[in-house]
Amino acid sequence: MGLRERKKERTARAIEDAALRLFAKHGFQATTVAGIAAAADISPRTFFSYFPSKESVLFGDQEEVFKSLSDHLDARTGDLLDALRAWVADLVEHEGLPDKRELRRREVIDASEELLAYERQQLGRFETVIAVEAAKDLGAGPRDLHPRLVAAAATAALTALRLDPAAPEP
Amino acid sequence: MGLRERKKERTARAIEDAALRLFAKHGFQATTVAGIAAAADISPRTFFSYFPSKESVLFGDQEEVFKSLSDHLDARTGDLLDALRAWVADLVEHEGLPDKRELRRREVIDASEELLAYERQQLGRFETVIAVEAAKDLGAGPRDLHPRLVAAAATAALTALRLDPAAPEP
DNA sequence: CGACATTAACGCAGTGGCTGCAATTTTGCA
DNA sequence: TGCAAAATTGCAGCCACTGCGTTAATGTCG
Repeated sequence: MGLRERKKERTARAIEDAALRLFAKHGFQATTVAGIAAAADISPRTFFSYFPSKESVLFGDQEEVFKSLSDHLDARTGDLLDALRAWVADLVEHEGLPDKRELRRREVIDASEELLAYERQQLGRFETVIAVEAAKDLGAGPRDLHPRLVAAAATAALTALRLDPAAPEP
Repeated sequence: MGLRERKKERTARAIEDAALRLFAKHGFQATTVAGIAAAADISPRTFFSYFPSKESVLFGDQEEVFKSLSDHLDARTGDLLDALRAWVADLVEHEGLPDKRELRRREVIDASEELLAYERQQLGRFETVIAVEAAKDLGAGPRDLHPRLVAAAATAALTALRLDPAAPEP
């Protein structure tokens, strides 16, 4: 990895840290991008070349996770639930214990009704993808009740997993 | 109802119609509040004394429905699912067939990924309320898996009801 | 080492949603 | 008709976000 990329990485982290600190201190809404930029010692304009939105500082990673699920389900050959289990197993394995940044991230999100709503919205995307796949297996339309119930249940299970990293091993 | 209130009602409808028309024609994003105001023959500033946001033209009613469910569940004495059934029955009874405005509303929402996401977000609020109540009945925490599964299933059923007004009677 | 091409950082101007405030107009009623 | 309440409006301004053109930093290759 070149010097350039390392520096970009460092800057991204600096922005993230500054943002997290300000969000925790003043709340998400009350924190401005200009404020984050100042705290991270970059220009406001530069912020947006690292993150496409204020929210993405908190939720940017989710995009990759979503793509990962989406691709995994697209490529599956067998049963939906087996594919989901495999995906989750993979996810859990490649993911270490939550670090400080991750914990602060959760605190910030939990402290804001708006951010919780945003997170639910992201979850909705997972649910939709799963519903589409469930519909295939069930020979139903993606908006029919049955696949949607399956998707809702699967998503609820996923969030239970994700929201409580301190949960005991099953 | 006084003349004043009737006139306000008429203006609100005018804004709604103008907005719906523009959303359908140019898409939600591409439509500006200024454009809606012009089409409804009011000043841009006035728009915001009728609707708190561009989205609320489409989703304003949901707020009341949410409050209705919330109050109903707060006041219940018996089983959660019975309460939900009663609430749905009430809702269906007091709600006539969807009118043209309602149909256009759905078309507009279905045409926009952003609006579908917004709608899912609103649904998330319903799910949370139901999860809290389910937790009470089950003697669990509101973020435990069991109540959340119940809530997810219940919400999925609700949306299946709501999203397909042309569905055959059960 | 030094010129060059790439790319990151920046400033600036502008758009659009949204708000507070104060002035003005409209409206209902006495 | 005159008055008080309420609706409408314009204006200035905040903030997220974007496009564009410029400057500065950086890696590469001769």
